[in-house]
Amino acid sequence: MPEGHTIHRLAEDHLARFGGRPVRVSSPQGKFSDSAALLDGEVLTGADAHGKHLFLGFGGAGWVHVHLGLFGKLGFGTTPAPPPADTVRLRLVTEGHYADLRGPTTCALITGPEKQAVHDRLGPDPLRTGPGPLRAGGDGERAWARISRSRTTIAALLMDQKVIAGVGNVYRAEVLFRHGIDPYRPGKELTRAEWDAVWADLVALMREGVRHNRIDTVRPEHTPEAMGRPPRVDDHGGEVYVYRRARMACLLCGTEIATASLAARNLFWCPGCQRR
DNA sequence: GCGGAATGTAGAT
DNA sequence: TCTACCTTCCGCT
Repeated sequence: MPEGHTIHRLAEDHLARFGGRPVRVSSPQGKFSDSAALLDGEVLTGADAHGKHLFLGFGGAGWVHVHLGLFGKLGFGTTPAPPPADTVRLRLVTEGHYADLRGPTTCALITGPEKQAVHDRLGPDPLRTGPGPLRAGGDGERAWARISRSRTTIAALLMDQKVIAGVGNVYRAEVLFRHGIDPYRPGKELTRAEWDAVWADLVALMREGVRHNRIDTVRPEHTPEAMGRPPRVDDHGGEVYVYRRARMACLLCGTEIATASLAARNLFWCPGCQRR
């Protein structure tokens, strides 16, 4: 269950395992069979990620556009690949490695222009900042132009992929906590300094996320160990302040973490630490 | 075995 | 604002 860091990591992992090699492509589940037949045996020439969208390039044959959605998973393994279960939408196999895709929202063969159209409708991605061919578009200024004019809550804006690409429910909750911002504050009521700090933090947190393949947001001085409290394990595998910690005591102030539903997603925040 | 929930999005109303 | 879609996993019977 992925936010942007997962997708960028998957792009790297695909390149490392399949890049520059001919790949056997199949769709055991069947829904991608026609395209898989077109790609079977082609060389994987590139992998790209923008927000939560993953693109696997097969030279002139086009790109496989993957979006995992809420349930999708990509799993890697070493050959021989096991007999494919009938939930596997896409299987890639090359010498030594295989990858299985299950449950994606999107798995489609698209052209270069179609790929560009996806980029065009996505906002800046904190993981595409800085120089380099894959980095264009990582511009917090573009996001600020939208946010600073919007009456929509900052919680909703951070989840809007047209405003900023790659942030999901965990990074949203955690970055707002780390900057003491109430999730219901309208975007236009953020200060420039607050937004600059939030953007810079997302860049740093999400890069860490790619490196460790999980979301950790708790500063070293706030870990239970550092604060002399019993260690704990969050069930999503990372160490966080508020995500899915409803009714537990805030690590910093002891206030009960609050939860509410906003645009059909669960929101978590600390009413003690986060201010309007 | 069943029901619910889960790091998401598009499309209908 | 709602519903549909895709899969896995966990807790409850």
